Amino acid sequence: MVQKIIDRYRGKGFKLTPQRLAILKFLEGNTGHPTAEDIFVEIKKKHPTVSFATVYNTIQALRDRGDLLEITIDPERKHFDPNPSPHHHIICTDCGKIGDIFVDYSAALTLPDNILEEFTPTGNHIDFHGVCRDCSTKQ
Amino acid sequence: MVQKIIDRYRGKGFKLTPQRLAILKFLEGNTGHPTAEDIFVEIKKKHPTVSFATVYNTIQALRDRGDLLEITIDPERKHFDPNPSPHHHIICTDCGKIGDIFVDYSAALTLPDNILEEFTPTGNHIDFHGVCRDCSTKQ
DNA sequence: TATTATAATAGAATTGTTCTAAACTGAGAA
DNA sequence: TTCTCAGTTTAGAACAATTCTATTATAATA
Repeated sequence: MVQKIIDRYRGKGFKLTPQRLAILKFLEGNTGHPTAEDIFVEIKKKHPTVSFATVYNTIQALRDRGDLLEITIDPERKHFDPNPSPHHHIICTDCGKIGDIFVDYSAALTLPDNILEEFTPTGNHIDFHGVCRDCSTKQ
Repeated sequence: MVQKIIDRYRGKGFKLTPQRLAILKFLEGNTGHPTAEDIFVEIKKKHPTVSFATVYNTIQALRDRGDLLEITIDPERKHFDPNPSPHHHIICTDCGKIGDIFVDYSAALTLPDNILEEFTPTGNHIDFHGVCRDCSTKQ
């Protein structure tokens, strides 16, 4: 898996440093929707001197490449999703856990005429809200 | 309109101050999805000594009453919507303008089984992305 | 291996939001 | 009409997430 990441990122104006490799390893296949701090804490285990700036710089570089999406669902902080294929999310209103929903609802999401006069739609993202099993059994 | 606001808010543990009345007047029927700063700037015209804390306090009080919704669509700052009936939004990816969409798509938004095993859904909100007419003619 | 453009680092700065403590005031009671 | 006090306003400090800056370090290529 590490080799796959190396092959994918080496060259192309993307300097593959040990810190970046650690971030990429952490993100690869990660469906936990980590925040910048989650990434920072994880990378710090192996690279104790890493700085927040490195995490944010790398996040930015990956976003520019289209390999990382910023999720605007939690009003307190940004979450990131290494799966760049468009999908939706459900967030637990109790604990904030986020799940992925790989369904394309676009065909059903027709917009009213007054909106179509004012906007040319280019995409959509649905935030489902709900309560996760852990939280509903907890009480 | 001012009298309507006064009738609606007086009493009920909600102290109707001049600052609050100005905020309520600004929000009444406002479909511009203002930020806290937008509200602050507006109120300051008539109440030059108003503080940000007052704006945030009042926002919080209105949210607690269910009269104001926080919109999590702009990663940079919170926007607020005085229309508490559930609806969706479309945001211009260029200038950030936000439009309201009063369509209930819920019947079409069926969730996959693996999600329903993990979450009990309680609601949904769609962020449409697009380009507004001003921005598309501008270039 | 030397060169150079790019990245990492520590820490300061910035931005949006919340908190604090003291002074003030709207609304009901007297 | 005045009194009273819980709730509100205010200035400014505090806070948290993120971005910026200047310096040092290093990966990738020649």
